Amino acid sequence: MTKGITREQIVTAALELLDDQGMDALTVRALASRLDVRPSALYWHVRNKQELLDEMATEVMRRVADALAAVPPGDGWRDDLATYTRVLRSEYLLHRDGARVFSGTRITDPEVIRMKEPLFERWTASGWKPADADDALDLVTAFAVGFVIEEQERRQAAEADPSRYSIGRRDAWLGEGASLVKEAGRLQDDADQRFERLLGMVLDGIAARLDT
Amino acid sequence: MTKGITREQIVTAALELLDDQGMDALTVRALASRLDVRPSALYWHVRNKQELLDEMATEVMRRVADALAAVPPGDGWRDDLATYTRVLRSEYLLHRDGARVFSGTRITDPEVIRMKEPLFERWTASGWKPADADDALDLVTAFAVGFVIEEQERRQAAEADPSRYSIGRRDAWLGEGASLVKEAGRLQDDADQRFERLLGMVLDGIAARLDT
DNA sequence: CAGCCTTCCTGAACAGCGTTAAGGTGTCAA
DNA sequence: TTGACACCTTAACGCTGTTCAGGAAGGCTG
Repeated sequence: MTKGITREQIVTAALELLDDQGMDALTVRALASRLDVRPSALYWHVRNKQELLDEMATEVMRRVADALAAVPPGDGWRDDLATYTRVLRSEYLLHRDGARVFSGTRITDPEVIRMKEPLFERWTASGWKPADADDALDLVTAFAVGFVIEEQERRQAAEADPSRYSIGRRDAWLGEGASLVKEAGRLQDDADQRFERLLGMVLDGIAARLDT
Repeated sequence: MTKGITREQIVTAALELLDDQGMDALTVRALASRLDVRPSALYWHVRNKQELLDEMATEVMRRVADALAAVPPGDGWRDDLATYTRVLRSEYLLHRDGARVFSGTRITDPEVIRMKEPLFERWTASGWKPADADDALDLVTAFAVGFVIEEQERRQAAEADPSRYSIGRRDAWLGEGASLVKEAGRLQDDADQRFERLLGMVLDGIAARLDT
């Protein structure tokens, strides 16, 4: 028989709760009631809420690592990096406020960090130095985090108040004399396209510095 | 005579409080007591705490705009973009948890958005389309946000537990068989250098796509 | 000058939060 | 049978953001 709640169950339930209700609703009490347990019971398994958040972030990164391992090695570093960045973004997008909640939290499981090793191996084999590999990964990670934070914020704001995002309203709000800014805003395509385009630029930049 | 508290005073005090004590200490009550006022008084000036955070973020971006305006126009888009990104980072770094708190919040003052206009003018004059300018600004912003979130998190973690960041500890924690990852970690230089290097790559990437 | 209206703040309260301490129950080993 | 341990409950702590009724002060209108 199952004897009680496990750490993994807590983390899984917490991720579900986050998806269903968002970050503000992710409370210790709500989580406990979802697990049919009193709030203080969770503190036997987890030191505090921050540790729970770290564990959640680690789980998400574990899924990134798994998804990455499931994809066959790409055709050179550029494919590898593009895949990693896409996977990272989509895994963040899977959870409400994902980028905000998970970015800048501590990874608790070294296995997740070790996922970089095969990538590093392939890239150094093709002439990169470890420091180059680290730079490249750092760069696309920073890009993905920044991009998705903005993306999710915009989506949430648009849900809360759709009218606010009409062209007319925006133009009026901006006032006089920002014609180029207005024009650019009007030309904005959807997030997927923008992400791919910007990612392409980032990869170009890495190529310019590190490729032979 | 001073008639009472103003919205600007609240925002300024809130930023000071954030710097002194960090994000968790930025409570309505602490802020009120710093202004010699009862907590509920703040709600006459501000709808709720989120609006206060938006206002704080707007103020920070206003300072970015001001700092940018104080710098003479650079020698082409590359200078302009580099300056913007550096200013954005340093303004975030001025406040504890700055990137986390201010990224993805709503700008409440159109003037701050309009600061883009002179940049857009210069760049379109040199051949860029408005959509290109928007892409470039989006990209470096995402990069800066992602970079500083990681940077501030790392600093905070190092303050809380310095021993954790020794090479030996990290190697032991990583376990066996991640030699390249360990090597890369050992080679990490300081944040300023890494920022400049990665920023250079981003700008290279933009150049590769958009320059003639 | 009297009275009102608006502006700005107080006092008190509410529900909900993360967290802790003490104690109980069930299971397994000796 | 006794004891130890794992796991949970009950109860409470101090704190949070927020609301609401009301009170004091100043300017505007009659």
